[in-house]
Amino acid sequence: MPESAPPRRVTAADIARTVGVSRATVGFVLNNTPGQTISEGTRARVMEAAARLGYRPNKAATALAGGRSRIVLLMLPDWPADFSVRTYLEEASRALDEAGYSLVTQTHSAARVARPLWEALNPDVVIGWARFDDDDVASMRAAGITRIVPRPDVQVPLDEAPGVAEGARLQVDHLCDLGHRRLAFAAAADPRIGDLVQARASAAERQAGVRGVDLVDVRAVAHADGSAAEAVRDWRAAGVTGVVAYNDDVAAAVVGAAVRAGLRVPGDLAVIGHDDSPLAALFVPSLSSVRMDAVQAGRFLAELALREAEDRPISPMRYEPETHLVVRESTAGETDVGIL
Amino acid sequence: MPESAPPRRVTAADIARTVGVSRATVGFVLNNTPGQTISEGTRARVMEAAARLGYRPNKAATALAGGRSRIVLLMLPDWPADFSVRTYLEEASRALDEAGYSLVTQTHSAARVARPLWEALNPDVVIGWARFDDDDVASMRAAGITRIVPRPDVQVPLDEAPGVAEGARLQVDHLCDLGHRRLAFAAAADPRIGDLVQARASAAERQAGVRGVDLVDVRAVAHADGSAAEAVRDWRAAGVTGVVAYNDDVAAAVVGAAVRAGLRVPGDLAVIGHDDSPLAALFVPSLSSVRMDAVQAGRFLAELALREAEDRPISPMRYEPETHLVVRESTAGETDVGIL
DNA sequence: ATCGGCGACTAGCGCGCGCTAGCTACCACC
DNA sequence: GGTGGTAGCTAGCGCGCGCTAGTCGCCGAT
Repeated sequence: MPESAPPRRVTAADIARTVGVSRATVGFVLNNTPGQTISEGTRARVMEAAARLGYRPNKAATALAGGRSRIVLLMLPDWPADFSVRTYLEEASRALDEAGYSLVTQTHSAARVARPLWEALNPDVVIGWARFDDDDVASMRAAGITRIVPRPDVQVPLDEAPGVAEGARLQVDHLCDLGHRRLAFAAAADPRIGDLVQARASAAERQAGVRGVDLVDVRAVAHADGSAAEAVRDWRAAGVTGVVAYNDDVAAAVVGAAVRAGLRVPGDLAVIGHDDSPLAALFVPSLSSVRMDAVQAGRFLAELALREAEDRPISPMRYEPETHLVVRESTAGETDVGIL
Repeated sequence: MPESAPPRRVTAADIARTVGVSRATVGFVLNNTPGQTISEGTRARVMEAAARLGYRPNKAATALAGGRSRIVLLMLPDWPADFSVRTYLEEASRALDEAGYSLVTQTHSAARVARPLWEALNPDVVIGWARFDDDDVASMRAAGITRIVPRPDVQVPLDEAPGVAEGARLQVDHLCDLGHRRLAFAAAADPRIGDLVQARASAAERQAGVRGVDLVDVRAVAHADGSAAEAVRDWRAAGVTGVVAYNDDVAAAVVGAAVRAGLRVPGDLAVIGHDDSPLAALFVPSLSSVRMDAVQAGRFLAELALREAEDRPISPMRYEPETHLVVRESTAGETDVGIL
């Protein structure tokens, strides 16, 4: 092989040279720059050369010159990295892609690194599911990031977040419709998602009030530390027959504790989860849950990011995702599951 | 507020101006450029000014000038986005961070977008768990990415991948030690991870041979389509008492099917999973599994990426992660779980 | 007294791109 | 014939940084 030099990347200058035209013209053609008139012939020749040479604009140079990276960074909480999130991300990614943006996702790790991703990527927008804490906001500001969602300066009550009220309503209504009169809410212990948990719990309490049933206890529950077992004991003693869980993981912990305590599910205790994770279908008994339309949510996220990136107003946006109940054995099973 | 102009980002030139020194000097100080002698006083003044002004180098400019983005892109398969992966990623991320690199992770979505992430990010290295297909490799090459792991030009037999043989060995040995003489392997149906599934199955067959027990069937199994139920029926008929599952999800599907078929687990059928996902502990009965040391694996990934990025040889690297058994109810439970 | 060497620094190019400020040729119109 | 307008193009700056090729002054050795 006579040619062993590293094949230099094709640049716009290369195209200009082969076509016999200036670099500016190449730029105008490839970017369809408005306000520039290019003859049909030149345009075609440039396009052809670009395709033939396999030209790819250097993103670093584009970002430097344009001052925008066209990257959207989504920070995900590190706990619920499950379920329909995949669909959600895929849809958001595609919608952004169509608009010329790229979505980069990172799960927000507790172990802070020296160089957070927003510093390395120079994203145009950083989006989170929950509000960023002050340290993060300061770090982003220092990194020159001005577009942050949710806006750090705006306080949005989290129980008004899309879908929260509706999901809790479906959970509570389902249990009520099955005749349960005394309910409990099983929260997640993880402090990182504390406010979302709180929001769902409040919404459930509100809906219980609407339906005129008692929601006698809200309590954090975990599988590992025995708190689930304890909760089940207490709830039984208090006459609770239906449990609204923050999500499917928590629901599984409650069901597991109940079964191990010799109870029948759903005969003695009915439990409903949230998110319709794969676990919900897999579990024995399978878990009733609530599913939100991930495709819609993904598009919503993309739209939010785009508006922010392009400095268009986001205030008139209102969004209520389609939410529906998925009934399975843990609330409506005909055969109880328990220990033999 | 008199000042409403967007606060321009601080550049190295700003530092140079305030300190009264040239831009080059600033660069030398901040990068600790070898071969440059800078007086202690100047160095201190530059550092101080940088800190005071909150200077952050523009990554786009750095990437453009240096020709390297210091980004490592990790493409994850989109199926097993679960379990210890988080620890793994966190550790890899930290190790890379220490070396001045950033790890960006993307789950490899089936729905191809117009602009794959490696095109938008200009990563120095792209790493995948499995080999990339030819389209992807071509796309990366076109995007100017030369460092791809696993190397597209090198064929590595997947059953030699780190940990595969050892994990299967632990699974089979455990069931053998409990007295099971006829085993089956429950594979995952997902074609995207076909070769990894195949590798684990082969390793299990080999180990069964070593132990002199029969592994009578290898079959893809899923919860949704009834294939798990069918498999359990067939296995029972064939006298199988122990099942080695590809991972915990598959194990859960098998256990679920067994319980629903009126079998006792582990009394009639013992099942062991792989990966020690959260599901394994949560499930009822809880699932025995195999855990690989995610921290080690993460460091290994980081080291691999760094060597590739810095064009250091990777051939002498050999790595066998610590792997150990997690015994739970699905193989060694004292009380069987079943339908009441 | 001269020269080489070295410590401490600076001028300025190049990375690849977007884009402004032109410039030229051509045509329509008075 | 002059004037204005426009289609179609180009020269070249600026983005912020890394880094090479110097420059300058001082000190020790000849």
